[in-house]
Formats: sequence, structure tokens, C-alpha cells
Amino acid sequence: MQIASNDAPSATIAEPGLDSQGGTRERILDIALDLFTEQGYEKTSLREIAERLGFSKAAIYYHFASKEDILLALHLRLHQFGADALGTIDEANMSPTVWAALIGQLIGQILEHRALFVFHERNRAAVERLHRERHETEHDDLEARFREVLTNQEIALRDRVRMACAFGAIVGGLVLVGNVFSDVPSSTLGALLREAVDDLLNPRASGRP
Amino acid sequence: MQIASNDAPSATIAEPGLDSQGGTRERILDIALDLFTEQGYEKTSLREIAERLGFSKAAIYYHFASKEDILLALHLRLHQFGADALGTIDEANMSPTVWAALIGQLIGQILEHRALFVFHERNRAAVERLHRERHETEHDDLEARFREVLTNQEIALRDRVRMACAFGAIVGGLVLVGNVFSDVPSSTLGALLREAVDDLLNPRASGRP
DNA sequence: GTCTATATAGGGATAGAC
DNA sequence: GTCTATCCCTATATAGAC
Repeated sequence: MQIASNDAPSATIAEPGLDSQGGTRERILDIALDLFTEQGYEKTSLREIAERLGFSKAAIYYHFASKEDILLALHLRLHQFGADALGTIDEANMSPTVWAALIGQLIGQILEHRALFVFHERNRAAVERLHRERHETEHDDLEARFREVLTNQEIALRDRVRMACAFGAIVGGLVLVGNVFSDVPSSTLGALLREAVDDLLNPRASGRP
Repeated sequence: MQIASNDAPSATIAEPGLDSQGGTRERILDIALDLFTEQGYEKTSLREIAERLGFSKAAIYYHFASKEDILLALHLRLHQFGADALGTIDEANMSPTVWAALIGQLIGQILEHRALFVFHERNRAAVERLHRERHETEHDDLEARFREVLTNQEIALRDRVRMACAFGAIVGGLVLVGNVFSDVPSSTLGALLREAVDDLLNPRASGRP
């Protein structure tokens, strides 16, 4: 598994002892992303991360104050990518059409940063605990904003359910069931997903309430 | 959060010292389900579980050989409910229509055992590790069978993507985004979901390849 | 079937040298 | 910026009494 946002491979050569200008932090995050995804956050020890990095466990504490801070940093990576899409959300003026545009953006984001989304998918318990415990870090969350919209009584229930489905559909198509479509080109997959979402959010009007 | 399949509440009075004929095992599982869902599997200690039960930590080891065995037992609960739907799968003769029927059954299952699905959703890392480590326990898995179908090259890619989306859609609508529709009656929600899945799997034929 | 007490291990985190 | 060494705590698991 590989982070798409970073050119540097996760387990690479990377000039042992020379790249120390600041890339180390990112290397730690890349390796943590891999290990957290494979083994889960809690089952991954700092020792393992340090092992892959080639240096000792305690060195990590120079870059991160705690293990949880590594988790937080990874979560903030996602948040950053989601921020673009979030800007589009206008709770006051939401409709299936606006939602479709939002989901469309999200498809692009997920395709580009799939590893990051898979990581979140597999470590929901840990990430959500982080949210509860660090409510100071009120980095308004993607899903929180989603929830707001999906519970907005002014939108018809039927539409809201379909919005939730659209969200689930792309997560399902890209992340949920392993990597079943990993061999499909992103552009193809993206197009098929947009098509599907479109059918979901703009259903044929044929005589249903 | 409450397990739907069991009449006994998760944290109840339950005749301390008298119900010892065998209901204790189920009570442990119910409480574990709650705690694992709230705090995550790894962050939940056996001591906490024992505390809620009203007796000591070590007593649990009379019923389960290890903490992991509790996880496994909960996973098997899900598997049992999924088994019905699984029986319907005929890999040799799969089509969007057959899939729709399958998903329809699954909607019912999830609605009935939502807590169990939420638990799995939030503890994927732990459950999937269990799968890898206990491959002897070849209780053929729901998602594994799904994967087989979704990678079957004989089915058009477009259809397979939509199947994955349909799966994701119901998971998204029921489990993924918190409990946004918890106040909606199951029958209403189920109907809306079936409708949405139908549109997804039987798209309007309007001039797309 | 449940208890108390204890063994054992592992992981997060800190101090201080280099 | 990284190392070694160590502290401290928590959690799983076991032994044996009741």
C-alpha cells in the first residue's frame, strides 16, 4: 500500500543520515500509514515504525510528542484534502444537485488519495476516539458536516437517504470491499462512479412519491 | 447501543448468581459488543467488561480462552446472519438482478442487526487481522464471496462497479455516517433503500454504453 | 462458576549522552 | 537528529482457593 500524495516511496533508500532536513517527519508518516493500515493503529508499535525507518524508537519522539500525534497528523492529511470539497458545502442551500457536485469532487479526492481513505476506513474506532478526546482541535470534520446536512429536516427524507447512499456508494466502490478495482484506471473508474451517483441522485421520475 | 437479536438488555440486573446456566456467555458478548463499538476492540480491557458484568476479570476466562475469542464469537454472530444471504449467491449465474435480490436481503439483515454491523464497521482492522491469523477457521466470509463476484471478469465492469456501489450505498445509508436515520422507522428506511438500490442496478437505458 | 493474587510481557514515554 | 538505557504502567493470562 502506498500513499499517492507523496512521490517518495514508503520504504525507500532515502539517503540514510542526509535527508535530515525535515523529510523525516513525512517518512515517519508514510510508514505509519502503511503499518496502521495493514495491522491497525493499536497493534502497530513505535518500535516497528522505527525499525522500518532504520533508526531507534526514541528518535520518533523528536518529531512527534506521542503516538497519538502521528495518528492526528495522518487524519489532518485527509482533512486537508477534504477541505476543498467542504468549502463547497452550503448547508442553507443544499439539494441533490449540489450534493452530486460535492460527491463528484470527493470521487476525485478518493481516487487520488486512496491509501489515506483506506487507512481511515480500517481505523474508524481509533480516529473517532481521537475526535472525542481532542475536541479542542475543532478542525471541523468532513463527516460532521455531512451529518448536519443529512439530518436537515428541510430536505425530503427520500433525498437525504439517497445522499447518504451516494456517499456510501463511492466509499463502497473504492474502499470498502478490498481493492477489487485496483487494476481499473482511475479515469474509467471515476467515470463509472459519477454515472452511478448521477442515477442515484437524479432518479427516473417514473411515478414514485 | 443495543444488540437487536437478543431480548436481554446489555446492562441489566439479570439475577446476579442465578442465571449461571449458560446465559453468562451471551451477556459477556452483549457487553463486549457495546464496549468494542464505543471504545474500539483494543482500547477495551477485560477488566471493563467484567466490571459491567458485576464480577471479576478472571471469571471471563472461564467462558472464553482469550480476548480474541470474544472478538471471534461476535464476528461469528454476524456471519450467521449473513449466511442466509450468502446461500443465495450463485457465482456462476450472477447478474445485477440476482445481486439486487441479495442486497435486498442484506438490507433486512442490517436493519435487524444494526449494532452488530456498526461494530464491524468500526473495528475492521481488528476483525481482518483475526481473519488472517485464524485462516483455519475458514468460515467463508461474506465479503470474501462478494470479492469473488466483483472480480469476475465475465460480468461487465460497469455492472460490477454498480454492484459494489449498491453494497456501499446500503452500508452508507445505515452504518457509515453515524446514526443519522436512527429515528426513521425500519420499514420506511428499508423501502427507500430498496428503491435507491433498484435505480442503481437497473439504470435508465438512456444512451450510455 | 467465580474469586484473589500474581506472573509476565510489551508498549509508551523520558533522561541524558553523543 | 538520533542513540542507549530505563522507568512505569497497563493488559493479558495463569494458578489455585472457595
